[in-house]
This record gives sequence, C-alpha cells and structure tokens, in this order.
Amino acid sequence: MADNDRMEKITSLCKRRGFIFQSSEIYGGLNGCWDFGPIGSELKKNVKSHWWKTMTQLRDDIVGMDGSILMNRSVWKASGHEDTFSDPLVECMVTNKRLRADQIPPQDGTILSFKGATIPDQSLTIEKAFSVLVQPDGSEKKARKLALQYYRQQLTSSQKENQDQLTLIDETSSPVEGTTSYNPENGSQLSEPREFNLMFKTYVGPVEDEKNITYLRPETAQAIFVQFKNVLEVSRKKLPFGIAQIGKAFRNEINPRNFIFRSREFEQMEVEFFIPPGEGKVWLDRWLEERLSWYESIGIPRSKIHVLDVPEEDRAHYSGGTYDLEYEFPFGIQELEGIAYRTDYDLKKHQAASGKPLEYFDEETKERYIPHVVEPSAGVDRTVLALLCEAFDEETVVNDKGKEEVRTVLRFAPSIAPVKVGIFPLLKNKPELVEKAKTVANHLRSLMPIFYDEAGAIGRRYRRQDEIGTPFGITIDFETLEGAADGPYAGQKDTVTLRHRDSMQQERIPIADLASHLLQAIQ
RNA sequence: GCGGGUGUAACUCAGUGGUAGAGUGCAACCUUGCCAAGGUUGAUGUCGCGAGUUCGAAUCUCGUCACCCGCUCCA
Repeated sequence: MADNDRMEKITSLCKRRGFIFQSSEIYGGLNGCWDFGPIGSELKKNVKSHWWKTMTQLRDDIVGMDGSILMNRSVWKASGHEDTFSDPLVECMVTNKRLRADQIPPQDGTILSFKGATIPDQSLTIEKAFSVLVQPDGSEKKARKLALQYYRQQLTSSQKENQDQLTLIDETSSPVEGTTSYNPENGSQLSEPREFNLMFKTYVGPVEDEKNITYLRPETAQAIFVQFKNVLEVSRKKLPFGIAQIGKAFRNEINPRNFIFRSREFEQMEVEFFIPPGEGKVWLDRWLEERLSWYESIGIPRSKIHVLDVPEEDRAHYSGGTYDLEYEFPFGIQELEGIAYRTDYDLKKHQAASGKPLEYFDEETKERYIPHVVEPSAGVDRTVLALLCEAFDEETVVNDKGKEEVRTVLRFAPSIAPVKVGIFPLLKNKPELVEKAKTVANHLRSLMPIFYDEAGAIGRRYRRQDEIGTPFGITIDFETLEGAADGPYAGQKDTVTLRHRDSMQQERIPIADLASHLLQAIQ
C-alpha cells in the first residue's frame, strides 16, 4: 500500500531535475506552497492544454471562460462558503479533538476544578487551572484521571521521567447547569472558541476596512455560476451545455500533506455542465465515463483509478450524487477528481441572493427552469503528481562492464512528456557532427519542445533524458555524414539514430522524415 | 492542531565542543565510434532560521520554520 521510499525518490527526482521546488525555499519555504520548475511547468502546461482541448475544442457543447480569483463577497455569502468554511471551533484540551462550538449540547453536572499539578520530589509545579465536568451518572475518579492526563501532557520530555508521581492540587467542586464548555464525550474542559477560516481573507483596496473584505476563491466553480447568464447569452448554446475553466483556487488547509497533493494554493480544471432537471444521474454516469477515458489518454490506466460512489452521508450538502475518482498514490488511495451532481443548488442560491433571474427557457418544451449541474472537478497538481507516480520506474539494466545498475526512467505518454526529443551529436569534438546536430535541432525546435545536449558520453546523455521522461533521442553520427552502413537506408546520407526511451532500441531514420514521424508519435 | 522523526553542497548522506567532508551530480578540458566509460582540473555551504551556554557550537539548551510518518481535519 503506502510506499514511502518510492515517494521520497519521486520528490527527490522532482527537485533534482527541475520539476518541483519548495516555494520560497531560500527563506525556509512556505507550508503548503510549491513552485514548478522548467520541466515541471512544461508538464503541468501539457496537462492543462490536453484537458482544455478535450473539453472545448473537441466538442461542441462546452465553451471556456477564465474568471477572476477575487470576487464580490456576496458570491461567497450566497454560495454558503462564508458560513461553512468559517466556523468557531473549540478543542478538547486533552484529546485535541476539534468540535464546532455551536454544536455542543448544554450539559448538567458537577465541575471539578484544579489549580494545577505537582511532582513533589522535583519541586515541580504546573500552575494551570483545568476543570472537568462530572456528569450526573459519571465518576469523580475518572475525572481526576482525566485531569492528570491533561497535566502530564504539559510536561516536557525530560520532566516526564517521574510523571507517575504527578498529583493534583487544590481541588474544588461546584454544581452546574446547561454548560457548553466541556467535551460531551469525556468531560474535559474545552478551549476558548477560535475562528477557523478555510478561506484566505483579504481586502479589496488599500484600506483594511471590514466592508472591503473578500476572499481568494476556494473553488473556481462559483465564477462560472455567476457568469452563467452572460455565457449562455453570447455562446448561443442550448441545454445541455457546459462551461469549462482552469484556474487557481486557495484553501487555508489545516494540514497540507503529501508533497503537492494537498496544498494551500492549487489549480483546478472544472466543467459546470448545465442540464434539464431530472437528467442528473444520466449525465453523472456519462461524465464518469468521459473522465476515465481522459485519464487513460494521458497515461493513467483505468485499473489504477478507483471509482467511489460517495454514500449520501459523506456527500457535500448540495450534492445529489458524487463519484470520487481515486488514484493509487504511493501514500495511499486518494482523490484525483470529484464528479458531483450539484443539482440546481448554486444557481438557485445566486438567483435568490442577487435577485437576478438565472433561469433557462426551453424553446422546445416551453418550460422555464433553473438548470441543474453536473460538475467534473479535477486537480491539476494532483493529476501532475499522479502522472509522476505512474511514470516513475527504476529498471535494472546491465551496463557496459556487465555490472547491474539502476536506470531511472519516467515513462510519460509522449503527448504529455515535457521534452519530446533529445538531440545529440555523437561526439562533441567533431565539428561536422556538432554542426549537423544543431541544424537538426533548429529544424525541429519550432515544432516541439526539444533538448540539445553535446556534453559527456552519449550513454549519459540518453540517461539524463530518461530521467525527465523524454520519449525520443536523436543522435547524429558518422553514418549521418558518410551514409548508412546497412539497413533500408544503406549508403544514404542524412539519416540519424532514433532511440526509444522505454525499450532503449534504436532505428535509423532519414532527417527528412523526422518531423512527420515525431509529430505523429507525440500526438 | 497533537505526537514522533528529520534538517550539513544540486541529490544521498558522514561528521558527539576545536580548520566543513564523502559519493553521485554539475562545469571546463583531454580521451571516447551508441547506453550514467576513463583521466585532469574546477565551482558550489548563512551546517534551515533566531537566540542562549561556552574562550570556542554543525555538535549542547531554548524558540521558530520547513519536510516526512502516525493521528486529526479535508465545506
């Protein structure tokens, strides 16, 4: 299941070869933020263009848009984000479990209060007040045990040696009715309520005034909903039709984890697909199939994707059905994409809050209604990570001297590989080879991302490209200049060696055929 | 947010109070006729950051930041 070793190798490769760096690294980084380097940004760009092309260019029923990250605060009030993304939370002081302050039931009982605890031998005293609620049917003994547990957690590791001798001081007790300051599960005192806001708050304009508050968008979807009417109007589409968008979103995650998997700033690729009411389930299943075949097309096989039909109790409040597409990451099976039937929840909310009609008039049935929505929502960064995990391979090969060694290779599908072809003169110290290689490089450079490399032994240059997943290598050798020694092009000049990343096999091919051959292979 | 671990060159890591190291990689040159070859030379370090203790700190103490693991959280 979890394979930490593999994940570390991938992370390390990403840094070493310029896929992904820690954000603001020279200042110690920033939790939950990452930068894409030269190769990584190319890979990410390929994922996005491939998605964009599939969603817009290759079909007639989806148009694109690019919404702003900052929006009128009313958007977040109407969508429900301001309420659900921001809660006063309290924490159990013993278990650190977080609870919503407004959901604690009032309780009766007796409060046992302590002024602190002490270890007499070490003349060590913790002076922190702590109290426990003893429920009418509860025991005081248990309450004291819980208090001791709390004080033990306050000890430093060196003080913990004699924690058995810890005793409570100044116990007092008083009855109480209807308190919400204690954990209903164990009676522990709760911390003061704190605001937990998962949205990044900011001010529009230079004045930090309450009325200027808005948020960095926590999802791109809302930009689409609030522009639904405009896009419908100008695109002259009829239902069912969709609006696609790729863009950044921000969530102040409590605990970013797993490299770029859960970060605070991330990029989403979303379609809001508008449909007549009653067609939700049908389109949900159609989109599931669409999306699975898309992942397949970029090199993530269906067998590696787990489709989770999210049970109703786990779904978002607005959802009338959700599929989670999960990928087998080395750190576990985790969500790549959510396909949610959002019903007419969002448009209905915005229509009510803005007072602007967001209805659709169906010319055929002469019905007027608020469209329902099916939303395939994918994470760009997660997809990139899945591609890296899927592509990463360590292959044992026998080297020149008959010794076994490890070849690290990223087996990207050619269509998404950051660099398509490496171009090498066999030897650097032969000007005719170098000159010819540069001519070939310049010939191909306008057609695809190439990498020209003349430094070091040819084998090393091949392996360097293997590590960033370049599917093809072209070597200009003496046969290029003097004519092929044998094979179909025997005697013919201007042929090169074409080397394949996965098999390491080589073939001869005329320079004149390179462009068309490669362009076809990287589609 | 809690607990545990880690932080030294681009990467992997050694270095237990006294001059900052290795392997790999990188760069240049030589050699080299196709899979990380050989040789020579070279560059790169605020030892994560900040305080403290000390004549002296990569090393000890405290704080802090980041990453990893386990919880927790994930509208």
